[in-house]
Amino acid sequence: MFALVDCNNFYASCERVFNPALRDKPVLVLSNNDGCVIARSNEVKALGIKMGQPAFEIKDIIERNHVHVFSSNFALYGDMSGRVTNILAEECPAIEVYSIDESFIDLSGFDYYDPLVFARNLRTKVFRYTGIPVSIGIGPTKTLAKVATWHGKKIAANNGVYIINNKEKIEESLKRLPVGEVWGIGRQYSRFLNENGVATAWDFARMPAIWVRKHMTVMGLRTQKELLGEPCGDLENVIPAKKAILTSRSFGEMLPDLGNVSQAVTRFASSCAYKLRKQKSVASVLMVFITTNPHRKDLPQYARNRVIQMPVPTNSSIEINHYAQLALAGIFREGYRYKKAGVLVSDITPQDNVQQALFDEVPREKHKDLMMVMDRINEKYGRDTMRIGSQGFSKRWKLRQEKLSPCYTTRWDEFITIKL
DNA sequence: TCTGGGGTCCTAGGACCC
DNA sequence: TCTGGGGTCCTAGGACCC
Repeated sequence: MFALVDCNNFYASCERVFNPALRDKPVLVLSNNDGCVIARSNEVKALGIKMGQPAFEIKDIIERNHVHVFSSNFALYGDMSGRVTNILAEECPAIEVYSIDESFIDLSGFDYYDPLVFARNLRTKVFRYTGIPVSIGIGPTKTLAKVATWHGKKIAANNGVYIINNKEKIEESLKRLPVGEVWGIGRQYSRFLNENGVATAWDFARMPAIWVRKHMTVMGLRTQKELLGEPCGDLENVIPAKKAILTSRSFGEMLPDLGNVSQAVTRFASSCAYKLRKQKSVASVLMVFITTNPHRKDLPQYARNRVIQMPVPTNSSIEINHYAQLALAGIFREGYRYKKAGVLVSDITPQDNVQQALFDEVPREKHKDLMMVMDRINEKYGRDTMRIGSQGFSKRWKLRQEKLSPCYTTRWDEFITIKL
């Protein structure tokens, strides 16, 4: 059996922990740049505010209902997430940290425990130690554990905990679940299935496997099997190294000049290099993209990217930034107001088996030492304390964060973690 | 005025190999 | 009338997740 522990309305709950007066109040968290809604307390959901809705569209509802609005504070959420998973790790032999607010637990070996009692106790402990309310679902497959969590959360009588442990419960719980709520069935498939008369998860589970395979690839087939109790995925308790790393941001304001965009790209390139070093990897391909604001139909639009194959795989901020600037220079055009840029590194391999180049002139050992010192300084004194000169000190490309809460639990406004 | 930031996997089709 | 059979690798695009 698997259990899934899912933090309720996670970011909103984090803000509440340090501001208990908000306990029964509507609380909402905005994306970077205070752009759109990414977390809602139950009270906000009841107001009809949707996930992903742009903030300016709901200004009136916010004011009329005294909704408490926060800019996203990932330093806080990352740290709180770590506290929750630490407790799970204490109580459970094997956990998989699936996302910032969800973890799977392997319950094999729990034959002499009542899993329901175990889950209830775990839920109580997490809340008492961290202040974060969680829902827990238990099932014979990960997909059914997800289904169970939905029932724990949405049906008040279940009090946050639900178990699916026999055929009758599978059928019963799938009949109550809209097919679009199933893990692995998103908007497109949901619409397609509805059009074909499939409304609930149970309808889907009973469709012919051939039909599912034809229209939804092997992924759909796996989901269907899991819904019927046949596991197709195991707990993954080692975090695999990333195959691609992306750092991108929308700017606080639109930028017409190369100078500011270039500073931002330096920052993004350095961030990618840092993330590579943290997972002990190097990358050999780099892509830079820039784009204007697609929502401003009244302004001229431009979006380009450029890919560069680097001669030797690297994780040096200096080297990666060098190529990032080359790529940027190749695609930047005057006459546009840029809203967003990003740097992607890929073709990632472990750092200890790099293929050397015959005519390599980069002093790699020096870079390595320098990066190590830079990382130590920045981890101790805060991000960007030591930076590449071309990053500069412009604040014009920085995020808009007008409603940021204090970083209650961390010294710096960043929380370093690879999986997240 | 104003619209996020990360990731993964699968498939089809084309180029190329013998 | 009729035109082989078997592979690999790469890329773009589309789906999904949080």
